[in-house]
Amino acid sequence: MAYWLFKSEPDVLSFDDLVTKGKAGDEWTGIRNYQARNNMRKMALGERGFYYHSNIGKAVVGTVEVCKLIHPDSTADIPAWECVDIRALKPMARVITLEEIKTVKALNEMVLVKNSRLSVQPVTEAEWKLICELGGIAP
DNA sequence: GCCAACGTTGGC
DNA sequence: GCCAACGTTGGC
Repeated sequence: MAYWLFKSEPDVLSFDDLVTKGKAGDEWTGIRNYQARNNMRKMALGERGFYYHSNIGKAVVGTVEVCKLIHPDSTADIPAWECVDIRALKPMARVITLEEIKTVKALNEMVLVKNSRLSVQPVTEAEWKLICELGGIAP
């Protein structure tokens, strides 16, 4: 079971927006980067990830679950672009900011720190557990 | 608003 | 196939 991190600008699709979509979730459209797409291709149904707000907030705000496997991105102009669907699981009891992540030694190797531009990232199990713990939710 | 980092494009 | 130029992202 792999873990992921989805990065979104909250004024495009915030975690709260995703919560309002309910169980059906939403298409994670707009990815135009091969590394990010390739990560989505590896996702299995039910795999979970963090939801991160870039620019505004710069924090992990909740967890999500993959609810539809990779399929063509309906907003794409070429078939190379694909996406998965995700739905909101739990909001963090306490959001974990990038600033805080940088102060935690065990989290300094996160892709979020190393390559902040990648919009769909893998997260290790250790990172998953630690951030859940810091955020006050069950892993 | 600036700029560094990175990915993509296109000329050669 | 290399690499310079360019565009985009995202932290600050």
